[in-house]
Amino acid sequence: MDKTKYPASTKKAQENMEASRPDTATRILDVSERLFVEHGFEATSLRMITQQAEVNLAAVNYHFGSKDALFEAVFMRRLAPLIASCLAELDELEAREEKLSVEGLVTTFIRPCLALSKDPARGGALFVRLLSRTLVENHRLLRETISQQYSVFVQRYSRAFHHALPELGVEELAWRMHFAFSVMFNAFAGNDVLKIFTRSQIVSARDPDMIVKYLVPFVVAGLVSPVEG
Amino acid sequence: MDKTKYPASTKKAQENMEASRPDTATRILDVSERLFVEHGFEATSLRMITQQAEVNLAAVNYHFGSKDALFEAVFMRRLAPLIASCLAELDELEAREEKLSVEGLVTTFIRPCLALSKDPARGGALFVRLLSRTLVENHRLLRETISQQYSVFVQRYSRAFHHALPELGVEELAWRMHFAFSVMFNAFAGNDVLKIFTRSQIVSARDPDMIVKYLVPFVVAGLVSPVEG
DNA sequence: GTCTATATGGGGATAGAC
DNA sequence: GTCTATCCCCATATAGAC
Repeated sequence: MDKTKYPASTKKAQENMEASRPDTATRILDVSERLFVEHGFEATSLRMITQQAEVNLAAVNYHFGSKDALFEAVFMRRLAPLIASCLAELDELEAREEKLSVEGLVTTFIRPCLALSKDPARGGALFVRLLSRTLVENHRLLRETISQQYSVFVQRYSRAFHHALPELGVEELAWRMHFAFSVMFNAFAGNDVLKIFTRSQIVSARDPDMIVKYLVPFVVAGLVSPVEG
Repeated sequence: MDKTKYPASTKKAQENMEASRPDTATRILDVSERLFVEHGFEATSLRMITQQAEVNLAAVNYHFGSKDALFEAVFMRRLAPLIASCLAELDELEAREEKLSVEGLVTTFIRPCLALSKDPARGGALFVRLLSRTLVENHRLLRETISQQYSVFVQRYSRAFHHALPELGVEELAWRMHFAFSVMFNAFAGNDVLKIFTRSQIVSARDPDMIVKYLVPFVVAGLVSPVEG
């Protein structure tokens, strides 16, 4: 199978988008995405995937070649559009405002994540959770495939934040960006840090708008806080 | 083996603490802790553990009963003392200050984590990373064992933060605590969110003091930021 | 307590009929 | 493209000698 084309963009998949049963490869991708989020990569077997997708066991290897390649396909199907959206928002913001606001910058990242989370056709909140999980699990696949491919993303945001917060040194800015992205990913991931450490029903409700209402001010406050000393 | 006593506190283990080769159960715990952090629970096999610990394959089941029970033992060996330290700091702070400061509260959590991170005899930064990872992976073992046992911890911090930030509503406070603990765990976990999103050599240096220098102000700023609207 | 040997099951991957 | 059947490996766990 052509590695640069994933089923979601093939003609057959498009034809079936409104049908009740998407084609085999898409069904595999959809189920895998959910199971990888729920159980992690290692704990998810091809047998679990193919049973729930109601396809034959051999279909995974036929369509994707291996379990590793399947993971990559699941990942790339969502990540490329997400990053493209962020950069598009960033372009728009830079064209609109001479002096970038931190809140504006944060929003260029959060809004596409939010839009994705609210769109069931693109997996809803599942992918953002998968992304967060994968970052923490430090997959070799992620290190090898993603980090090279999306250095553009990193560089764009680093420069933008430096522009918005010129008073911060390189080291301080790097740390703050690290903290900011950490908390944003965890928020969208809907992890259970909260259930254990706040034991709150409120927080475990995964309403994306609630996340943004409280998340953006928290992150912005941390980013813009005055330098000590 | 008595489930309430782990090797690190047995007489034999204490005798061997300064010797070059700790007893079998302790060796297994040490190696497991490292491997669970590196590869995750599912991807770590008993064969990897017993080979690196230079003990027999059957030793794990003899000493701990099962892989699940081993995980729990690895976890509880560190978590119980860590939580006890946090609560002790909290007691001390509450005795010392009438009006709790947010920075003081945050520090009661960070200081024990930092102390643990800097103490190789207690696994150094490994355990905090394991804790973070396990929270994200949402292990059943963690949900079942820990969350019941340590509701005290949750309640104490919730009340303390409510006391320090009385102007915040219940919902707003729950979210802020969630964000705060998320970013703190990720910081100590030394995840690679940073390597991908900031591509910085600075941040990947795992100097615990650097973490605190930048982490505390970030978290405090987010917690105390004025309520909108 | 420690070892060897093995039981038992599940994993990913593939060959070859249809 | 899809199916069945199977290969081969590795997993956890245990039985029983020492």
